[in-house]
Amino acid sequence: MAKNGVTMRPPAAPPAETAGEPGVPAPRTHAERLRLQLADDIVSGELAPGVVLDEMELARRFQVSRTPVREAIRQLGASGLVDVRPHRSAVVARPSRGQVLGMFEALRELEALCAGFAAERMTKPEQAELLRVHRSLKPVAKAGDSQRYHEINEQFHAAIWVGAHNVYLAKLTTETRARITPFSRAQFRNMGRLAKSHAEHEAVVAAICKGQSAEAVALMKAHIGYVHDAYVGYRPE
Amino acid sequence: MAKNGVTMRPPAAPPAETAGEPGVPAPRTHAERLRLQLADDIVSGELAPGVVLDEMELARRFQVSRTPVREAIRQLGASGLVDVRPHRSAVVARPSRGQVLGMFEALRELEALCAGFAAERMTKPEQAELLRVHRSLKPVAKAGDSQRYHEINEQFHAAIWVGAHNVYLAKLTTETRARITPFSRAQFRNMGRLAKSHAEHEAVVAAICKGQSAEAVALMKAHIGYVHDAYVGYRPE
DNA sequence: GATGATTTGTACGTATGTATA
DNA sequence: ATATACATACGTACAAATCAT
Repeated sequence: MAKNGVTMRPPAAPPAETAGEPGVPAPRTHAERLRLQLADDIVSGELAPGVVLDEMELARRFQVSRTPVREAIRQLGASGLVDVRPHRSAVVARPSRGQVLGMFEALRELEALCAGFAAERMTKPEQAELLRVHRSLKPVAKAGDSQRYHEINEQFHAAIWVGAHNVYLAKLTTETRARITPFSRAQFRNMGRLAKSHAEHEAVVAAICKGQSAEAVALMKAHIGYVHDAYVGYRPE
Repeated sequence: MAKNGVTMRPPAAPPAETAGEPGVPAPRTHAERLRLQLADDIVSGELAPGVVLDEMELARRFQVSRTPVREAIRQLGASGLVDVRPHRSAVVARPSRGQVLGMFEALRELEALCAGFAAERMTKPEQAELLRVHRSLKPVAKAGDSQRYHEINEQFHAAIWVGAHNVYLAKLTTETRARITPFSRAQFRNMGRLAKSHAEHEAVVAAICKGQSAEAVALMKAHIGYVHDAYVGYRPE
């Protein structure tokens, strides 16, 4: 065991954050840093569903005590990313097939809701931004760069959430999206789907910019519906 | 300093639970018990928005150390009931007026969604249960028992969430409802609104049992819309 | 604005409950 | 089924940041 008597903070440098981002205030405690890191690892798939989160192991890995590790895990539990049960090790959430399908369904409706509100409420500058992001997606789709498409696709949807002018609804949508991401990784494997996705975006953008709420809702539902249909490889419990 | 810090009743013996409820597994740790108690106090309004949650004070009140208190507070923070900021005392969430309105709007859409799915998916026994709860609400509405109406009203909506056959969507809805409750207390002050609410329920139930999804959605939106309109007394930030 | 008081954040030890042989 | 090993739950001590004066 470590006779290491260092009680000072670990060598882990205070996050040399790109300090120009007001949206991500940079973690001010170990617990928060851990929470963000673990959430990211789970969403990115680095920590797969079902993986056991051993407190001591994580404490060693991040060079902190178990206390902040526990706090991070509990918060992730409350937000649904990990499954935590009393006196048992926490594990990365591993919902049943039915639950995942339910989450997809909920996400489809939430995104559709956002699109509908966006059609009613987006300002001109917001529309311009949406259009800009959408257009920047086109060459990526053509090139078939699935990785990059995913990234900008996030921005595209984010622009719509913002345009819905409802922070709470946007939060529900983002959280749902985060929780689903581990189960929708393989959805953009081929260029055909990328192109199709982009075409669907095109229609959604048009409806939103023309203020056609009902159409935006329907088109977004159809769009997410396709993504949903693309979900396949997940072994049910 | 006051040694008599008892501003609320002490934690009450843990094992006195009515052990017949499978839905509420009875807390097996101090942290969980605290979380449930605090959540209840916040939703019930006993802990008003803006109230400071002092860790040591809570630890004394519940006769535990700060550790489980912190865990409970962090979990409540993740679920949005309290506002937690690094190195500052946590406070009961006190969203701006705009945020509250956004939550109402989101709740309206979520409940409507549930009603729509319920119309498509409810089994006969579930419909029977919904009808039973609805009917049990009638005399309460007539009597003008606002308190009891609120309680059974929860059951009514819960029956619809269950009927939607989407656990995740149901969870989003219940959590949203919980977060809004502290700001919608005065909504059933007069008998007129109680009767009106019950009449709206009647229409929703009819649409659901006839499998009319679109109608159920519209009627539920209108119903929650009224509740939303009844929201008044909240000083914006 | 500086300094002391108060409160939160973290480390660590021990008790208790769970899982496994 | 009993015992052993091990991970979590909680209590306590101290460090660091915030606040109040």
